[in-house]
Amino acid sequence: MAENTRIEEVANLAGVSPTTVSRVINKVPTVKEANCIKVQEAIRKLKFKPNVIAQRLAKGRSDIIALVIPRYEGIFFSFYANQIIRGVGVASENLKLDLLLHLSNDKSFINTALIGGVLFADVLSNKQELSNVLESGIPCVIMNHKPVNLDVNYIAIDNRVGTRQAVEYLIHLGHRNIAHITGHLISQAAIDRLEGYKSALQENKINVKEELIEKGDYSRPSARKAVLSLLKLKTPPTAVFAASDDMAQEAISVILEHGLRVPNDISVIGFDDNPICLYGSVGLTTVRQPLIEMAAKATSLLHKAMLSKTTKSSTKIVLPTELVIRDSCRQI
Amino acid sequence: MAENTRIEEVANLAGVSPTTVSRVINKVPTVKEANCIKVQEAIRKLKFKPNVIAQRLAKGRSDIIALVIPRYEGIFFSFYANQIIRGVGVASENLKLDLLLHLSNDKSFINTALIGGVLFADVLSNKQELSNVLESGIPCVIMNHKPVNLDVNYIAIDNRVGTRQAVEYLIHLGHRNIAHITGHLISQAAIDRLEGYKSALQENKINVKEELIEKGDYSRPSARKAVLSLLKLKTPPTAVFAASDDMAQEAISVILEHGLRVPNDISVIGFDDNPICLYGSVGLTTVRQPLIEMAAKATSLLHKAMLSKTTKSSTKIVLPTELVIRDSCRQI
DNA sequence: CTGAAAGCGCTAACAA
DNA sequence: TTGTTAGCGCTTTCAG
Repeated sequence: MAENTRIEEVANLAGVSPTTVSRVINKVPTVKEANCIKVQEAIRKLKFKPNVIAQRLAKGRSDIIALVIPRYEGIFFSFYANQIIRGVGVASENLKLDLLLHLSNDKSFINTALIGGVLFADVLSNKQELSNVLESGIPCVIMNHKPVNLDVNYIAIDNRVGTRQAVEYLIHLGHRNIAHITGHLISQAAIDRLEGYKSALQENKINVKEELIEKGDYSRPSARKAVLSLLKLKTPPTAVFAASDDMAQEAISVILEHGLRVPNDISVIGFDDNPICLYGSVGLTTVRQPLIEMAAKATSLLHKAMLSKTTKSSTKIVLPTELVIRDSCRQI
Repeated sequence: MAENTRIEEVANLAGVSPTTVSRVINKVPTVKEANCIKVQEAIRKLKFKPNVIAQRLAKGRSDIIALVIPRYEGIFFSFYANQIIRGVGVASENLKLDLLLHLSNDKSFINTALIGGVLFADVLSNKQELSNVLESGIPCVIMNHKPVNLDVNYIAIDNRVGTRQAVEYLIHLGHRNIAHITGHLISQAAIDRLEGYKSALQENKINVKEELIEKGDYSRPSARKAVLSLLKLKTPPTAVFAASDDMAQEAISVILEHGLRVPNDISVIGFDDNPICLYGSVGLTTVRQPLIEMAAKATSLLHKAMLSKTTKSSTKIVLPTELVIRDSCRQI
């Protein structure tokens, strides 16, 4: 922290008291216009920047928010995590909040002393951290995870419904042999998608075959491995539902490499609506989840919670998913 | 910030003065062991957490570092950016530094009041921010960019040398028709790789053909577009050098989709040594750049600069790149 | 509408 | 080795 000009010097130059300078800085409307102008000029001349630390100590609150996101590779390097980080980064800048990035794992610990609010991008990686935050009384918002038995703000999509949109679409196209490449099952989203896949099949009287369920972790290599196994089956699937578009794209690559065509031989459907869907060899049909919107709303919700003194009841938002039909699935 | 127990209550419970408590917190060695234990017990009982804001105001320094990284999509979503963010995140946690994430664009502004040091992941996106930091006297380290005419700490790789390793390898294999898919030319890394590509050709008496240079932005879609153009050429290249592995992988996909083989028909070489190299249909030959190491060293260098009162001369580190030969290039 | 004075919670001289 | 006394730079009562 560089030693800068203080509010007092500004006050001297402007010929007013420090208090008045503070009022101008904080836009208190009761300052006489003439004084206001004098102060602003002095601020400009001295290139004065208020010391944020001192402001915060005096005001008793922090404008720093923390984003807690799992550091596991499959998740951290996913489109999902990237979008969340970038979305929260932009949203917090707009709200004039500083963003602290906290990469969680099973033994990470979050120091709540510095921050005014916390955003969890997922929570399963370390439940202890959520408890810490909850105990400390700091407002928080959880993204993409619906905690059970806990009165917390959250904003999520319904992964089961989204998955159902995908799987039922495939069923309507006549597919019965539908494989699923899961996401990293440490995330609730991946678990919900897997459950949604199973129940969609069951409701349509289609047996769930374990051999058609391949564990992935949202990464391309994991999808490649999964598809390779799937292709070796006596009766390979006619359709593949991947828990992320990245995995779906990799699935398509592998299928093409084996001399098969998409969607003619195998239909593929993804999840995310990653822009890469549009640019592949075949437009990828997928389930759109509004990640940027989720990030923005979560940040703004957190901001409101930080401003309101009263701990009002928690807000729960579920954003809709949307089936985006392109060219990677066909009727059989 | 939740209103917590203060140091005074701890002092009362332990039967010592606030100063002694402060000493224990800051591990000042001159505290009698008996007192030290009493204080630690009191801290535990009261679940006392020092108020970091107050600490920082009193100490006059900050343990928060900022990571400034461009928010442009091609770059932000790249393996490079992901590795840097994750690497710095882990490194700063190890050093007990808090990490503020700042997504820069051409009009972003960094508030230096809160932070004790700054890490630039690239600087071209906003030179103004670098000047701000330099003026404020806050220590900083620049990654992957060698600023000209500026006495700043930096840690980078030599992108020209790395590129030369790749291109000369192709030349030694007999290739003369070598295409290049560039990175986002807003980054110095991309510019240097392009220059390195050109000079490697020239030094080997191979004409640089503009039609073989395709502008990418590190993203897969941009690589797809590039390869599509390349394949339409009257004389398509026999080898492609992509500025990132993601782009190289996409290049391979496109080539395969066109019924050509890698490396039999076209050789492909990437840059990064992304783990995905290992899992594709063909092992990707690439230039390894030590991103995690760069992130870790940069963070530790910054930490040292923050601790040393004296503004000693700047440190400049260039990390070596390494050609990693796998199966995507062949002799012709 | 303005200013003096009293903190915010902690650390750093300085004495003891 | 410990405690007392001043601040760090700002905001916020509360008089005026």
